[in-house]
Order: sequence, then C-alpha cells, then structure tokens
Amino acid sequence: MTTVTIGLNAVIVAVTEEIPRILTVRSRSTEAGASEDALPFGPLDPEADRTLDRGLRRWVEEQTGLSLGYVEQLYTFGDRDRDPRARQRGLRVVSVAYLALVREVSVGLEARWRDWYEFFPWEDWRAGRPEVIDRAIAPALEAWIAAAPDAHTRQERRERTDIAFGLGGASWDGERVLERYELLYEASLVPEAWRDRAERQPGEESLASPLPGRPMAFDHRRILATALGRLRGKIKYRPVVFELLPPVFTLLQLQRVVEALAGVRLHKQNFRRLVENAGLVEGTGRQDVQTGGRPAELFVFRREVLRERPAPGVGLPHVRR
Amino acid sequence: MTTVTIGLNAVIVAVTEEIPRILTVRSRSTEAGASEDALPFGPLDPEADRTLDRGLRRWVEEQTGLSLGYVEQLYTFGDRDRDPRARQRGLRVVSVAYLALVREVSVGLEARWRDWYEFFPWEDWRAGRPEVIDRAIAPALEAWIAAAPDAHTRQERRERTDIAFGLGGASWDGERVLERYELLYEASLVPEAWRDRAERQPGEESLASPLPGRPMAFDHRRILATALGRLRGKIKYRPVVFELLPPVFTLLQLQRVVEALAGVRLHKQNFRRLVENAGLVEGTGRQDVQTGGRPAELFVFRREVLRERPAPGVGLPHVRR
DNA sequence: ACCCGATATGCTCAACATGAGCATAGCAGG
DNA sequence: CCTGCTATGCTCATGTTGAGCATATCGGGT
Repeated sequence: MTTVTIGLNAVIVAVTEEIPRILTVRSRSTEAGASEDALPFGPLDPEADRTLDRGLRRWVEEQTGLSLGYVEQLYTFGDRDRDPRARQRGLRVVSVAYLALVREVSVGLEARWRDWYEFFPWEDWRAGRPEVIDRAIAPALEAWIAAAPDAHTRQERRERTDIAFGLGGASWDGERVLERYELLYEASLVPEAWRDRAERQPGEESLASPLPGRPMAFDHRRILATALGRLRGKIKYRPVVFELLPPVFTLLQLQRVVEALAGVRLHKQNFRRLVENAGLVEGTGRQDVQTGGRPAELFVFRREVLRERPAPGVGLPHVRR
Repeated sequence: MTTVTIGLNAVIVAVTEEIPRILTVRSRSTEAGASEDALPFGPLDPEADRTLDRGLRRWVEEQTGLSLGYVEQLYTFGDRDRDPRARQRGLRVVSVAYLALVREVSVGLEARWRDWYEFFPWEDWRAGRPEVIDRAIAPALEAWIAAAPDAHTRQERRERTDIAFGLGGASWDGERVLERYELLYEASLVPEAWRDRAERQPGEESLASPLPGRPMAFDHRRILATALGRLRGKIKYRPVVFELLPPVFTLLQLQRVVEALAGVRLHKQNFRRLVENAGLVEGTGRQDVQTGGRPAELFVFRREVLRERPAPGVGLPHVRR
C-alpha cells in the first residue's frame, strides 16, 4: 500500500552585493549520513492548510522566521524515484515547488544563504563565457555523444547538447537552465546521477570526476534549475525584480540585480534608456549617498506601468561586448 | 484523518476550422445530479505510474483513445475546498493540471470537443472587442467596485478591474485570462461562485443573472483559464503552434491557428514577414490545393530555428485595426 | 477572351526601438 | 586643481514594426 504525501519546497531568492542567493538548509540525505545542501521543505497539512501556498508560508515562517512576500508556484515534481528512501517506506512524495523573492537577508538558525552560481557555475556569464564550459563540459558531453549506442541517438544527443549549451554555432539561451542541468544529469556528469543510481542498485561506484558545481540533496538542484530559468524568463515581462530591491534604489542597483539574475553584463546607458522610457521607474529627485562618483538619482518602481503596458519587464538591452 | 490523493487533469487542445477546441467530458458534479462540462481527469496510481505525465498519458489513452504528443505541466491546484464533496469524505485532492496539444480530432465516446470561447466569450477579439464586455461585464464590475466595504478595497478593486479588462484607459493583455476569470469569480459573476458557496453553506441562492459563458464542474474553468493564458504566452517564444498544425501547411493556415489562440486578428503581410525572416518555416515549393484564390505555397516547420534563435516563437505582429 | 472575386505575395515608407560609443557632469581624495 | 569614479545626455547607424499599395494567379461566370 502506497501512501501519498504532498511536500512543499521553497526556492527563496534574495540578491545582495550583486550575488543572487538562495536559502538552503542542511540535510542528511544519504545512508551514510553525509550532509548535503537542500532546499527548505515541509509537508502540507491536508487538514489545516487551506491552500498550498499558505502551507508553505506557514512552515517557512515557523522554521526560518522569514515572512514571505512575493510567492509563485514553480512546478510539481512527482517522479516515483525522486526520494528512494521514502519509496522503500511505501511513501510517494509529490512536491510542489515555489519561488519566493525577498529583500531582507535575516537568517534563521538552520538556514544559510548561498550564491546560486555555486550550484551552476556555467550559468554566470557576467565575467565572460565561463571557462568551465569549454574546459570541462563540452569535452565531457562530446564523449557522451560519441558513446551513444547508435547513430540516431548520437544525432539526438548532439542536437540537444548544441542547443542547451550554445555549442556548434547555436546561441546561448539564458533561460535553458533546466535543460542544461538535465542534460548533465543524463550524461552522468553531476554527482546526483551517480548517487541516485547507487541508491537504486547499490554497488555501483562513481567514476568520472564530476563537474564543478555543488550538488544538492534529492532532486533539489533540478528544482533550483527550474527556478533560475523561470525567474530569468519572468523578469523580461513582469516587474518582479523590484521584489528584490529596496523601495528606493539607483538605476545601477537595479541593473546589478538584473545582471545577477540574468547572468550577463548589460550596456549601462541602454539599460537606463530602456527602463526609463518603459515607464518602469520614476525619479524621486533625491540622490544617493555616495558610492564613489557623481551622486545617482534615487528611483522608485512606478506601479502605474501595470495599467499602461501589457507585459512590463526588463527586456534585457542585450549583452555588453 | 484526511487522506491525500493526486488527481491529474488534462486540458487537451486542438484547433480546427479556426476554432480552438478543448476536450471535455460530462460530469455529475452537483448534489442534484445536474450535469456539467468537466475536463478529463483521473487519479495518479502512486505505485504504477513512474512519473506524473506518464500517469496522465496512460488514462487519457485508456479513456479517450487519444495518444498525446506534446504535453506540458500547467499548474497544481490544491485548495482545500476545491471539491467540497471529497472533503466531506475526508479526502484532499490535489490536482496537477497538464496542457496537451494535438492535431487529430478523433473523438472518444464520453468525450466531446468544445470551442473554448464558449467558456470565455470575452476572450475572443477576432471580430473586434466583444460587446459582452461593455454591455455586461463592465457594469457588473462597476457595481462590485461600488459595493466595496471601504475606500481602500474600492481602490484596489478598481485597479484590478482596470488592469484585467483593460478598462479606464488600461490596455488589454491577452494573457491575463486567469486574472479575468478570478476577478469575475470573486465578484460572484460566474455561476461557479454561487455553486461553491451553496455547497459550503446550503440555503443561499443565486441572485444576479450570470454572465454569458458556460460554467464547468469543480474548478475546471479556472484550470482552463490557466491553460489559455499560458498557451497565449507560450506561442510568442516557443514554436508550439506547430503541434496543432499538420506537418505541411500554408502561411494562412498558420496565421489562423495563431489568431484562434491569441484571440485577435493579425496583419497578414506582416505576419508572413515575421515568420519568414524569423526562420520559423521553410517553403516546400509545392502548392496548396485550391482554396479560392491564388494557390498558396506549402511550408514546413524549420527545426533548425531552435539552434539559431534563443526564443523562437510567433511574436504577434500586432492587432489589425 | 475577359472580367470578378479571392487569396497570395512583393514592396515601400514612416515611426520606433536597439546596439554602440562619445561626451560631459559632479562627487571625493590626494 | 588634477585624477579617478560613476552618472547622465546624446548621436547615429541599423533593425524592427505597423500600415497599406500593388501585382500575381487561381476558378468561375458571361
């Protein structure tokens, strides 16, 4: 007899000092008791929690003290083998993942903030194309393609690889975060792939040296990849960035947050022009306290933009260089 | 003791004769046994179904004979009161809704295809602004705004109404389908609002004449609204329309399908220009069998576009007139 | 044979948006 | 009063988009 439980996962995002951070907890997920990073998660109380997101807010508050503002449902993960130990206990855990954006970085006890690019080093292009791609990822994927059992599979692996990582003349699409992670998982280039296999049929050992990038418990890195991709898409057509900023900010601050999320550098003047004539912000007349050069004007988010434009967002004024 | 069950809902979409259709089944959802339209749904078998979407495909095939191709997870609905009768039996049903796009219109026995604009008459702007908006919706919402208990609520209702329905100078955003439905629900302008309330506290009777637009069982119209909004957004940046078209088509056929989904008329020449230099399609040299005028060239979807552009889709060349 | 009604397709043009980069402004600190 | 720094203004070539005119090519009638 298999019992179903609803788990609720939260990807809680904040951006400070130009670093996008997510809230993680420690989890003893392997038999051996090794400790891994995990996303905060808790069960739905089917009697008490009127809605899923209320359940989420309830225990996030209980556990971390954080009171969530902007919350958005991300995706529901229900693969039978996503938690092998639960399965052995006759339990099927279906997890509904949420994305939450917060401003403050007040930390709980169990929790800690981590740079999300620690988990996905290949996603940060702000300092140029990450060298890990050409140094480690591309060759490893090349080997995986070559190891395909037949020509058709090889062809398919080639196409997926090229599209996901912008190889072979294809262009890099910042939103395909999940596609990239899943490809690496399938090619057994992330530790989770070995771990999951070992849990299903003990005895197999990890061979290849895994890629840089911190693993997570369960399928949490997959959830995180989903969140990152979704957020990168969303800032382009909904003014969600402002959930991550203080109510009053300079245009450079805004730009840095967008860059942190998108993982690319933007052309400053064009960025200004864009957000200004999109009507997304409104000058306050006040100026910023010094940051090194000429004082910057302080801006606020202009709520009226919601009435005016159908899809107001920060449509990235394209990569610099 | 409350038991949790996972339900799987399918919004199965096809477009024929310029009408977007969804597959519905009949459901006896009310106590009295009145029959309403419902979306096809079935339970997840927590032991047998390895993944959620496999479960979905399994029973859709069993029940309707349809073998689904393109399937995408939509949203997970978990409100405690979404199925009051289940709740009385100590059951909490969390439903994971999926969007499926199909070409053929082979019908099952229990199932039938329905024009989705029957459920949302205000969403079809192809013949101009639907008169139901100004004739019925706007006045009713106006009354609802006026009936707000305090100035703050009134202000908030006003803003939501204006943004959702493009009133008071705001612009219409085709993607806000769910926002509009939820607003109407909250303002008790759809039959479901009365039905749900009556099921919670019997005795109350429906007063106002409801708006045009066919109701559905449970919260299925909400699910449908989610699907429509999502699909309208998605065609703009992913080449999903082609899942609804035969492998070979004319540009006008393509345009009609996009128009059916988006609910607006497009400028023909600009639409052609757009899809052609976006590299989305490729001429075959062959021509269409007559449809009344000069023969049209037949096109096919150009898969290579996936490598070339980051977000290939049919970015609507804007409304005609 | 020629005209009409329908579509299909080509092309033009003005308005606007975008990618790049030069130039100037206004602060702090030696 | 330089120098280093960031903020802001502006220009300019190029692309993209909204509109609409013009022509092509079919079937069917007269």
